[in-house]
Amino acid sequence: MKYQEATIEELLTTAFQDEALRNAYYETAQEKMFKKGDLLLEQGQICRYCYTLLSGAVRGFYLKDGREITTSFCFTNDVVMSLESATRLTPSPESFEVLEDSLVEVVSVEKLNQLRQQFPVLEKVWTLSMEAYAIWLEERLASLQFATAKERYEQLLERYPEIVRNVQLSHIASYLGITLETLSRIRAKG
Amino acid sequence: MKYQEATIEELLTTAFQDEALRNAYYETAQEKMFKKGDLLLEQGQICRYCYTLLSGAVRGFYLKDGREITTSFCFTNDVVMSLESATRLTPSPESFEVLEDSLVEVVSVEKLNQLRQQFPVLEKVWTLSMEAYAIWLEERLASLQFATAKERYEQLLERYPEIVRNVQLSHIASYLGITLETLSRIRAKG
DNA sequence: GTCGCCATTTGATATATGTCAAATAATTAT
DNA sequence: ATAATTATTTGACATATATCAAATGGCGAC
Repeated sequence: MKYQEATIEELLTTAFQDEALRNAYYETAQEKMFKKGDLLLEQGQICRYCYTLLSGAVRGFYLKDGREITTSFCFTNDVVMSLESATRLTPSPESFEVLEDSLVEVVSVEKLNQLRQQFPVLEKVWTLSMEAYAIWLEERLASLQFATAKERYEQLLERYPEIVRNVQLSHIASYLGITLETLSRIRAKG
Repeated sequence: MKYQEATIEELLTTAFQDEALRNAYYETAQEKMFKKGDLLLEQGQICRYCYTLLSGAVRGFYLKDGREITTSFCFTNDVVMSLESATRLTPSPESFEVLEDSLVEVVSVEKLNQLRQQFPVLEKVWTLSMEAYAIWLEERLASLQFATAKERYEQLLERYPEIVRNVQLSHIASYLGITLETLSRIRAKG
């Protein structure tokens, strides 16, 4: 999972001026360092924690026919979590792997749900985040549904240049739904 | 937009036992018949109404290079709306076309927002719907990202046989991200 | 610095799917 | 019912992308 939006940021800034909320939050939130290669969550496990990236990079992926299909990239301020697993308490369809040493804020999903109940502003943030995430998914879907491999790469380059800069080709390729050889050729031609 | 889930249904059933809510809702909701071919919303316009299908069928689509790309199919109990346009008041990226004469419950987005504020249970329904919709989109994304055309068709057949039964091939094909000729051949071979 | 391990590029070929065109089949209107 | 329109199937060929294999390049361990 992944989202970002200006109004959500603002709402959070305001919310954290409330001391009660701040205390309740930092009672449960923990900062942790993760190393390159660590798994924040493994496919098949239930997602019990919500991870906010303070620095670093993470990718989501799942296995299909023995090969890894990348579903998302997350960077600073992005939230890492399997929405499906966390809300339904079902096995996660995807794993999340740390791509470079990352500082992460960890909150348990259970505590987060309590906080949402306790502080309506957090419930509001959650709802807005869901909306933003769904809209982001709609966009990505449209891109995969009918753009050519080259168009998809160019869209990625334009919208998320940090991905192209920082992530290895094989991950970008599977994210775009193509092989790394094809991606390499697209880049060579321009 | 499109969603459906058991717990949401249950929550709504309970909610509508509240007379105040029921009255407030039916003050603003209107039933309307739409005819095959009608557009509920046109690409580029702002989505000001939320449509719930009481009967019939609707499809969402957008134009790319002069051809229609189908993004969704909606049937009885599904909600038709451009999430992006309704929440951000931006031009809708997609149109919604009535596929067969349909009975529809219409509520303005503005009123719906008021009702959500007024009745927390409706806010909860909204949030759960967003979660369900995002999860549905994640699934669809995974399907488009790395399944072959045949696999995607078989998944559709299994999960949404009513689409395959009721909708014309060209719409199903663009929904799957393939041409209608390819879909026809997939069906022929089995 | 050198070796060894990955990542990336490049090449040759195979395959899935698209495109264009025509032939049937199914619906709809008259 | 018949004609007209629209949807689906089928065929021949073009193209994008995948696959397999090998060559090159970059980078960390020692």
